[in-house]
Parts: sequence; C-alpha cells; structure tokens
Amino acid sequence: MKNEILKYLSKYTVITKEIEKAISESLSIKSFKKGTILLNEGDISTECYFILNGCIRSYFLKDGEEKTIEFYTEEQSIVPPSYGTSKPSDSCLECLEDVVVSIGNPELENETFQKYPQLESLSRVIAETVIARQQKSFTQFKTSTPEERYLNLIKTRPDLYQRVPQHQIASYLGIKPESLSRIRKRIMTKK
Amino acid sequence: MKNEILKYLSKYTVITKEIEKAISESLSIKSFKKGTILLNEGDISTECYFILNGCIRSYFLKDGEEKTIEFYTEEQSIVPPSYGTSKPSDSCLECLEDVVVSIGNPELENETFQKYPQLESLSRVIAETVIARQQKSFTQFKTSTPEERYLNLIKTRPDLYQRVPQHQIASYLGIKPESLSRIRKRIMTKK
DNA sequence: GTGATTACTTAACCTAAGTCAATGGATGTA
DNA sequence: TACATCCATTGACTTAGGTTAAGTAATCAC
Repeated sequence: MKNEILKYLSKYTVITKEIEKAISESLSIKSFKKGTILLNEGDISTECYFILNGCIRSYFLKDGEEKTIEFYTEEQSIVPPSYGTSKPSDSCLECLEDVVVSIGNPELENETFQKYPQLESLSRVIAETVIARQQKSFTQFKTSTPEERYLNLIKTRPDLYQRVPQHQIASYLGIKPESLSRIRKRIMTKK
Repeated sequence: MKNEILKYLSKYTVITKEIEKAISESLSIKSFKKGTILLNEGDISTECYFILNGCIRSYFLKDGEEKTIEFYTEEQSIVPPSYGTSKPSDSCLECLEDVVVSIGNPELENETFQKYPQLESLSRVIAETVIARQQKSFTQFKTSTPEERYLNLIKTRPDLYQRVPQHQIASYLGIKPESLSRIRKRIMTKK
C-alpha cells in the first residue's frame, strides 16, 4: 500500500531510503465504507488524506443544493481548506465508493517535518505545483462554455462518468443537471 | 521597503532576528515602468515577485483575445505557474502601473532555504493557505452568476476599479465587456 | 417483489450573456 | 489642433443555460 505513496512522491523527487523510512513511520492507513462522511460542515478538520483507492467528493450547501467542489480519486491528496486552522469547515467530504486512504494529522506532520526536513521541502514543491495546476483549471473554466467544460472533463477524467452520479458532475461543471442532459444530447446528435 | 515583506510574513509566523537577516540577505528590489512586460508567452520564467507597490496583471491569449488571469497588487506574491520548471510560460505578466517589486529566483531560493529551513517551512505554510484561498475563489466563481461575481469583486477589491480598465475586469470575470457594461447599468437602475 | 425514492430526460418558456454594429467620449500623438 | 486609437455604452438580435413541470428509468428498502 505504501508503495503507492512512494510511487507518487517519486514524480517529484528521488526517493531515498530515508524518505522511505519516514513514510513508513508516519503514515496510518484506513478504510471507509461508501457513504461515510469524513468531514462535515462545521467540523474542525484534523486530518488530511492520500487516496490509495476509491473516490471522495468534497461539496458544500448553497441555496439548498449540494455544490460539488472536487472529486478526488487514486493518487490524489486531500487537504481540507480548514485543515490545521482550527476553524470550522465550510465543506464536506463524502466517500462515493469504498475507499482506502492514508491519513495524516498536523502533529504527526510537524514531527515528521522536524525529523525529515527533506519531506517538508518536498511538500512545499508539491504545494506549489498544486497551485499552478489549480490556477490553470480555474482559468480554463473561466474561459470555457459549459459544453467545452464537459468535453474537457470526459477527455481528462473519463473514469469519473462511470463512478459518480451525473447530477454531481453537473454541479462540478457549474451547471444544472437538466443542462448537462441537454448538452450531452446536443453532442450526440452532432456526431 | 523590506519592512513590507516582514509585515506580510508576520501574518504567518513570528519574525525572528534570523528570518529578518535571511530576508535582508536574499531579496533584491527593482522598479519597472507602467507597460513593462515582465514575462512573455513562450518565455522561461526565472523570477518570482512580491509586490511592494503597483499593479501587475497576468493574462494569456485565447481566440485572439486577452484573457485576464489575475490582478496582483500590494502585498501579493506572483509565482508564475512555469516558475522553476524550465517550461515555456503560457501566460504574460504586464505592469499596469509603475511597480516596485522584490524579486526571487530558484537558485537564490534554494540557497536561502538550505540556510534557513524555517523559511522553507514558512513557504510551505503560505503555499497551503494560497491553495485554500484559490479553491475558495474557484468554488465561489463556479456557483455565482456574472452579476454576483461583479458585486463580489467591487466588495472585496474596490480599488481595482480605479486602477484597471473595465474590459480587463470583464475578462477577469469571465464575461464580455458589453455584458459588464449592461450588468453595471442593471444594478444602477435597480437601486 | 412491491412501493418509494432518487436519478435522468424531455419540453415549453424565460432570462441574460454573446454577437454584431454603431455611437460618443477620452486619450494620445503628430 | 486635428487625427487616430482605444474604450465604454447602447441597441437589435441570437443563443444557450435556468426554471418549472412532467414523465420515465433505475435504485433502494422493506
């Protein structure tokens, strides 16, 4: 299981024996059933996750509707925005499938970073690439029509459609379920 | 000038003498005239910035139009997405006003982080708060109408309207200049 | 297996953003 | 000063997503 994490980290740096040791020491792995709520609105977030298997959705409520913020799948990490802040979370985390995750917490993190500064450095680099990636997604979203966003999604994450309900994808794309239905129809008949 | 930076950093951590020293050693400050292009599409980005004074816009071209990604003003830092990657940038940085910035580069950064691990730790923490903030903006954008986005902008960054042309704000809001004009009119007559 | 709930689709209508074109004002320049 | 350029506004028209409502399909619980 921990191999998945090392595989992921090796994209960013050379994995030394020391890092391998640090990882083994510091990670705990847990499983959750489909439907489990890992974090609720108002809760204090004390955990971050790295998904080894399954799919987790973050969302929040607005105007009585669930707005999907993100779908997280294998090899993605989830650091709730309120993680480590002791402020109540304004979003939820829900397991859309049975999941296996590795879990971190702030104390453990600090301890590990103290012991292995290399890992903190790695975290910084990863955080910076996440910022770059996020900004790109945001910009792409801003400059696209809903139809383009949909086409882009099925191109970049084709698995999602088999894994999550369509109305959640609609809210992820910033549109209503009815609109997504029409967009799909429109594209079908075009071809 | 460097006080501005210390003031900014003090929001995240206690500023020790050591950090102060590190900052003094590692930062260079430069001025640029309004209209200066700090980074062009296709260029390799080798610098990051912290704005002491002025306004910088990042944008890129799509369908022959300039799409504004972000407006950066005092106390904001700019780390171009391609910074440190040796990949050509797909966006531009343009000074909308005369600016004064403090400049960093990857070599200097690494050196400084080696010397003052505390600073790398601080960078990580800041990077993580940036991620959280970005995600919040993105989500808010997704779940808002253009009119709501406009209202939110003049509420959260009222200075921008005095500083940058309206058509650039329009593209920043993901709409056409004509639409922004109409939204403003609509709101005026409502009141 | 049956009924209830939830999810997806379709249709009619409404609304607001996009498009195209014209105008007037501001700014900059020879 | 006169000319050119750029920018913001307005109007007429198009288009596509939102809204409401209804119907069908799929899923879940008992």
